[in-house]
Amino acid sequence: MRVIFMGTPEFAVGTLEEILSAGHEVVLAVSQPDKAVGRSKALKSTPVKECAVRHGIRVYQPQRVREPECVEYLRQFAPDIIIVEAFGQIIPREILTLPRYGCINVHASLLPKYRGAAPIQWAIINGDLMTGVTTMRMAEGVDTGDMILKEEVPIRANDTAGSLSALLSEAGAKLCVKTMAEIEAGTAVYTPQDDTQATHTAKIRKELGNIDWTKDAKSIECLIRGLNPWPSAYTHLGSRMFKIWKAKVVFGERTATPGCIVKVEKDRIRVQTGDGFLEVFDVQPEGKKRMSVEAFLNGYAVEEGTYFKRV
RNA sequence: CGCGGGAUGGAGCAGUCUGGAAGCUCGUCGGGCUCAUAACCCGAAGGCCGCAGGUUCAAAUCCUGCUCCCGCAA
Repeated sequence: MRVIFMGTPEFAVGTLEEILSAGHEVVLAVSQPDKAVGRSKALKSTPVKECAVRHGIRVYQPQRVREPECVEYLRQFAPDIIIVEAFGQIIPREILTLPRYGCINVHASLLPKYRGAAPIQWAIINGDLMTGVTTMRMAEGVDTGDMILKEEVPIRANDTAGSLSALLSEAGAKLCVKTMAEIEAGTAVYTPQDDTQATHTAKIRKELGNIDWTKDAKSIECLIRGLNPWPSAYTHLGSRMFKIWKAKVVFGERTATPGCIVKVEKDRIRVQTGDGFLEVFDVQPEGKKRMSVEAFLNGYAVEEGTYFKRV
């Protein structure tokens, strides 16, 4: 099929690659504009753009795809289908109806659960045991289209948003190609979503990572995994920000105020939470690199009885 | 020139203000103790102190330029 691929982050790259491997003709890759990022403020290409360039695919980076001239531009390519995955902009109806087979979206959740942004992070933060990917024919509402295929992916106990994202990306890539094959063969079945079961997820904001030590240990541990690698869960030690990258839940009676560092061992720091304890293993002091607690304790003195503070 | 922290044996840090023998906590290796140990004791190896200039009798430390890492902000 003649395909226009619309996507932006690393998550979508695997799908683009898989579509190409399946022999489809990708006539255009649409991605978000390059943006200044980091301290150097250097312009950075999006992962999808880089992938497209590697494969010699033409790249288009409109500020807003809903502008009429953007729609007309896309029309010139006469695509049979448009694949959208983590693109980052709302697709207007004119584009949804442009290709013969419409716009197909790969979404990283088991719809109708977790419509919206950051479904992967939220699945972990909420402590879910199962998530997955869903392909759907896009409708005007956000992630409301009729579903075509779905694949479950279990969330492992130590999965982070990063590791789970890699799994879902891979599953999504395969599912996308399979969906395209069914559409082309005319065997695709379109299943409407049960809107009464729908849930929405909010965009991840950095403040979400500010650990509330009065919450239970499990919730905090899920938050830490769900915000890894970005934007990370954090607290404050003394006057400095202190990121926590890896921790484990330890059950036990409450013996101190939440946030209290109740025990410092060679390679771990035990913290009181609202319910149970959290043993911290990987951290990152402000201005420093991520390191193990063992390394951290080699250079910093941490007294038992002091507190992690929510600022 | 957005703000700030940092670069010192394999790891994490101190020392820099107030120039003048390379230090701490670990790790590694060897030995000892022990039923045993990730515990304890003794000993050893390992560093052109980010790079390049400059000042000085003398620079990890002061001056100039550069590279790289990280937090915030965007």
